[in-house]
Amino acid sequence: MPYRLSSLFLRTLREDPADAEVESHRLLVRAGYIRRAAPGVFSWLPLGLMVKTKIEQIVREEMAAAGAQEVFFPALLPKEPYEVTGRWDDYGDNIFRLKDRKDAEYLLAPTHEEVFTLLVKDLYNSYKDLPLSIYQIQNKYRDEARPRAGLLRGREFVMKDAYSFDVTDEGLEVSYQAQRAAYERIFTRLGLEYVIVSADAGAMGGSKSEEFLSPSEIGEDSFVRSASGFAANVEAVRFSQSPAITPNKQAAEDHASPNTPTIATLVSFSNENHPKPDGTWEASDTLKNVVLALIAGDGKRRLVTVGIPGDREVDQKRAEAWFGCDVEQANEADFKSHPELVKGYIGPRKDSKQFLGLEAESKIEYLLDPRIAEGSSWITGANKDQMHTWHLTFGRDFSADGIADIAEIRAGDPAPDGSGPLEMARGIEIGHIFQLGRKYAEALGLKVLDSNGKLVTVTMGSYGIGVTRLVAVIAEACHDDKGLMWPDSVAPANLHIIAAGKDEAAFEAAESLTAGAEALGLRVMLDDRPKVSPGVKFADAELIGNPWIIICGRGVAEGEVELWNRVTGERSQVKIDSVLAELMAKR
RNA sequence: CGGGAUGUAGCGCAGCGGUAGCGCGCCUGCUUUGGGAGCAGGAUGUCGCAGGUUCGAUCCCUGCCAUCCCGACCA
Repeated sequence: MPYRLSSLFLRTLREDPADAEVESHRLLVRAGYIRRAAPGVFSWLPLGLMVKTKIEQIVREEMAAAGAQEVFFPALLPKEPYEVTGRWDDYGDNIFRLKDRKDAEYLLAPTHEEVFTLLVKDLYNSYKDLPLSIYQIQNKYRDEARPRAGLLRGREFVMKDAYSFDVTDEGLEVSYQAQRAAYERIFTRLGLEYVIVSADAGAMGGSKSEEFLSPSEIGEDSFVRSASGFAANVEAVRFSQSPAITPNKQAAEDHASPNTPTIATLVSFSNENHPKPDGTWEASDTLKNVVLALIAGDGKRRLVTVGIPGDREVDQKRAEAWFGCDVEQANEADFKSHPELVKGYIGPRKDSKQFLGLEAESKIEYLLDPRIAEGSSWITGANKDQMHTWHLTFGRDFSADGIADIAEIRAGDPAPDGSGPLEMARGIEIGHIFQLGRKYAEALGLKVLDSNGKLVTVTMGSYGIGVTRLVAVIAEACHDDKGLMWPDSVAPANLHIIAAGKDEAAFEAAESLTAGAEALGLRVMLDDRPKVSPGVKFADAELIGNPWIIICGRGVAEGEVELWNRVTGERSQVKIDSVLAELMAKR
């Protein structure tokens, strides 16, 4: 049956909703696809539901092709499994928690690793049962501190989450690759541009993870890419150690450097008082030694010092990914408990002896940015108030405990794989795949007997796609100033037929074309509203955004209708008898 | 959790001490029908909530709540 606009549960808005900032939110509300029910929570009207359903269908087909079986868990879950893995606490305020009448605690699941693991444990106990991949398409609940951008970051959203179970690491790799390939097919079928970036596994744990990002200005994820194919999340980029260079012959020398607590003041002081033999000192000639506090799970702070080129800042997210824990700049209390650290004048060496480092005087770990090449010389702190060292050379005058690749990345930095300069870009996360390894299976005791009759812990992967987010991402990528422009694969209808004017013949032609198109297997939206002016119908057709439009209007008297491509804007007069054939040929 | 803004009809907004208005949408009638029609008539509100000031508060004051934006956070 066609959608009939004369009776469809739909009201398009002529004006933009005031609370919608991003295009997808604005248009989805205006065109009557969704309505806000609460912050980050949306109701789905018939058109929105159809788009969502079509996306889900594509996901289902590709999951089946990848060998994954569909299941369905509750969204409402008891807290116990999440306590076992620690996530009841780890998620903090981001979990919606509730109690039943007996005061038993529940949560609305933010993700389902625990219960999937437990279900497999319930049912399976032999290696012969594995590998297994199962998935569901389910509502997820996260009490986001700040939901935003309509469907892009909601508190209730639909996610396809798949989980793989294998006995061996090699098996996990195979399962992982099967999901990865399925994701590529899904996003391609949805008509989305995407990049796969290596990512930080973060709170999910596990060894390897990749994100699928849809490039977009309004994306919340920063990633870098090179022209020849390198792409990575900013947190996950790893630079290799710069090769050693031949040190210059200048000996290191300490000098008083009054009033130079910052890199800028130090650089101008150096140029005035200790000019560079072959040019001008720049911020990149200085070695900035930052003191960081690594915060363990129990809240204990451990200080480390990291030397980075003076023209760069520490990127906190990269630091947290590198160290695998929360990281803060050292605070006043930290400096108080380490009076040997002279704020603003910290350096690796003091009085011609190594100062920073686990084995050195300070006993504070000292790590270096990988850009700091052996043999390179630096202006850096001398660990005395108003005192710096010039020509301090790595490998000759000081050493380090290791590297810390936590400096900010800049556009133009060379890609770590040598594929050229990096450019910065933003993207929306549309999929994320993880090799979880044995973290959850270990915690929840998921073991099977192997071929030798020995109990072995199962290794897992988890694979997520934000289905409702995809609705917004596609809308974000496919629209113009008039409205939405859905790809045929997800549009509410393949064809939008307008009966324009008041002429009975136009309505009859529209009805008969509708029947004809449906016989060809097309889903049709028929604008059969009586007494609505053509202008309104045209505007609504453009706003709603089905890929093809046929206008039955004045031309019907001469046996002609207009075939209109919503995406290209191309419009042509076509004989009624041949319009469907032409449409089928073009789509 | 910090900073900012805003809460008045379904949507977009105005009003600012004297008990509420405009546009769109909605209902009725007539006219109109290829780019969000015209005319006439009509329905719709705890002016976010609670206190306070005042003869009188949508308007001023205090507190709270909510929403949106920026930031922090975000499998």
